[in-house]
Amino acid sequence: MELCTTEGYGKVTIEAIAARSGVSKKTIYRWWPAKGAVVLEAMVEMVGEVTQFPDTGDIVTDLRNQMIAVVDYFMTGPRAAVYAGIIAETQHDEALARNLLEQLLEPRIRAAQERLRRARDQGQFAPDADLEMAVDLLYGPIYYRLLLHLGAYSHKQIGALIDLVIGSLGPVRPAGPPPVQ
Amino acid sequence: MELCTTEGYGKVTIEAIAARSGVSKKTIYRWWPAKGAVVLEAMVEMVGEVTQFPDTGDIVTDLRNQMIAVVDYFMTGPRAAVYAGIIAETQHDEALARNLLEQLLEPRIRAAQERLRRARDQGQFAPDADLEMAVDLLYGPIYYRLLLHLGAYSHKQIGALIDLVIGSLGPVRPAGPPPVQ
Amino acid sequence: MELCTTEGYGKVTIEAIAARSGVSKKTIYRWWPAKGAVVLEAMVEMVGEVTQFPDTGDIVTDLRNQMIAVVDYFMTGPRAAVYAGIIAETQHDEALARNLLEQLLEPRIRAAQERLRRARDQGQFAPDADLEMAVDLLYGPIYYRLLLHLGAYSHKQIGALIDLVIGSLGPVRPAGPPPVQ
Amino acid sequence: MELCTTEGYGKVTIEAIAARSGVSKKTIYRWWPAKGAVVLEAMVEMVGEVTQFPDTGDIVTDLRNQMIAVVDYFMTGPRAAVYAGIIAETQHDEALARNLLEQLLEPRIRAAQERLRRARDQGQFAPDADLEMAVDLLYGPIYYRLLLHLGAYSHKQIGALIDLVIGSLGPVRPAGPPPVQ
DNA sequence: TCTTAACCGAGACGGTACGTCCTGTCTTCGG
DNA sequence: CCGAAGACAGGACGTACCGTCTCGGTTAAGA
Repeated sequence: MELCTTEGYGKVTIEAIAARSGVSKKTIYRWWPAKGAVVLEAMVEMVGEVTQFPDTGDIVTDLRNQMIAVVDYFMTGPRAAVYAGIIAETQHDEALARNLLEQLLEPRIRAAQERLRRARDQGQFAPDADLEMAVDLLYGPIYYRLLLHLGAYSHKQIGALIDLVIGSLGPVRPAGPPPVQ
Repeated sequence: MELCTTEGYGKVTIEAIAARSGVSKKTIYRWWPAKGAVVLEAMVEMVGEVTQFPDTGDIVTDLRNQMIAVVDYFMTGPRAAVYAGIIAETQHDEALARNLLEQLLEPRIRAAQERLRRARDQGQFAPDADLEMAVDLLYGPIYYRLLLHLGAYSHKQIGALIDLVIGSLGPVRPAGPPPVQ
Repeated sequence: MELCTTEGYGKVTIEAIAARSGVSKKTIYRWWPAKGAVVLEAMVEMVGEVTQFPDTGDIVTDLRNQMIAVVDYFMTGPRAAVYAGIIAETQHDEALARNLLEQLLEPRIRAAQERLRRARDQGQFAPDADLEMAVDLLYGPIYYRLLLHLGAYSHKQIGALIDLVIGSLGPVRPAGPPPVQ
Repeated sequence: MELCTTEGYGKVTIEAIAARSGVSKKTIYRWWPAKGAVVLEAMVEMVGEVTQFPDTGDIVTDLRNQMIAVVDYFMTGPRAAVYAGIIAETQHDEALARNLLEQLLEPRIRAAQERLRRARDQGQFAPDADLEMAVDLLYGPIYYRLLLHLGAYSHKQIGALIDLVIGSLGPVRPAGPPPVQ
């Protein structure tokens, strides 16, 4: 990670990692298949339990928390370029793509979907709201803006984004037990 | 482009382009700064006037046409990997990033924004609808799904996406002159 | 050496050596700084102990042996062009020049000087004979004829050369202990 | 010549000559076959009538004059490296070798031989003195020392060289008509 | 306590591609 | 119509990493 941030992701090569860490290339290859995997693992390790957001009862607050955590962690500051670099590498490294999905992205997608599902089950959204697409609407724009170099959203914009997405899911009603008919 | 599709973007090197085209490496370097620029230019040339969608009067139809054209052209079939490869390359090539934006992405962003603005001016959306974010909501998910290997949207899903986004922009009313107060 | 003699020294490039020997260019650069150094080392290795002429007691015979060995080895046949090529390369490669001197030329110059000195000490030449210049007179013409494309000396001409040079060093007397006065 | 002396012979390329002289490469190739020929011609032009030594009657003086002129002009100062560079180039350019001989070297060889022949005809040397080899003995050492990086002779050493060579040609007698038998 | 096998650092190796340089030929276009 | 300007194919240069592969040296576990 130090190499990534001081030299830029492009300068991170297996040889540089070996030199920087006082480890032989052989040893690196023993444990990871390629550069991307090393960096991915380092990143996963650093993330830890970030964004395992609790359920405060307020769906908007909870989404805000998660989205802001994701954007702050992955899409701003020096880590942004590193993360973008890893995603770039997945374009010609299928195994890395799989690992990235499994270890970083899918947990967060699942968490968001589950939180939305709970809200829907409590009657806050229309019962047929497409939650999968809702998550695409939340994550899509922020990844798109990262990878296409359009600038990350501010916290305020994230709020607006969430409002838009939630607005599209049907009339928001206060949380409560499923309506009895 | 032939090299891209027959060998895969990873095998496209300056040397391969030179060999395939019967041209010296020097000549390639004379005209393009790097591999990505060559492929980008080829792609831009192929796209041509794709997605300069006309205004049919129906905002939903027009958006559908554009979005489907974009997804069909850039995000399915053999071109998908090529396009993803270029975007990957922009992560460590600032000039390429700039060119990609200017030549491919921004024209389409602008076209979509202008179409939405016309619709808003005709009273089809709330007057304070955030059109910039609306475009992010349209393009974001499809780029996100391309680059994170989540699978491209079907035409049907694109329709649903557009409905969601338009729904979030306020009560849709039939096109007409701005309401007189 | 095979490349040198089959293709000519001009066709000997680092790339050709690498291809011919099944070795990567990197490996060559790891061990030698430039093409000339590779060829020089090969040549030195081939020469081995050539021209470490013994002292037969007869100065003329000894010089003949050495000079003929040098001319036969370095200045006739396919090796002539190779050797000339290396010397040519020393004109723009100072390190190579140094190595050529140290490894090939100076040992032979020294050997000749020492043999002449022994003869002088035994009273065969005038005590103030300039032995350094004598060696220049021996080697100079044969290098000059090689490098200026004037044709190598025949064995007979070498004999004449040696006679001339020895004749210039003073009255030749039979070897013996320094004259007692 | 300016390029040769300011940048070193190695930096003299056809492209550099073209750039420096404000002439197109094509034009250079129209008139000269290769770099060496350009430089050779420039050098020949500069030499002019140098070393067309007159016959003073004293063979030693005349040889001294010629040899010193040659050494001073070709083998010391900035021209030495240029001249050595041209000779180096003749090792892989046969035509250049021929031109160098014809235009630079042979005229001087011939001049020396003729002067020696006149001296011999006047009875200054033994009638069977090998004049061709005598010239080799004069020029050989100075070219050898130039091309093998052994350092040029001083004027004093040149005098000694000439004395040695002349000494080897037989008993020197004052010039006079051929002895009547 | 001694042996032995696993693991390590170091880095050489065969490769592939890079981006640069120069060659000698060819083409364009202005004076 | 000549020549400057310079594009072009070709090919070697020297460099950077890749991923594989020995080497010894060191631990640490089992005998």
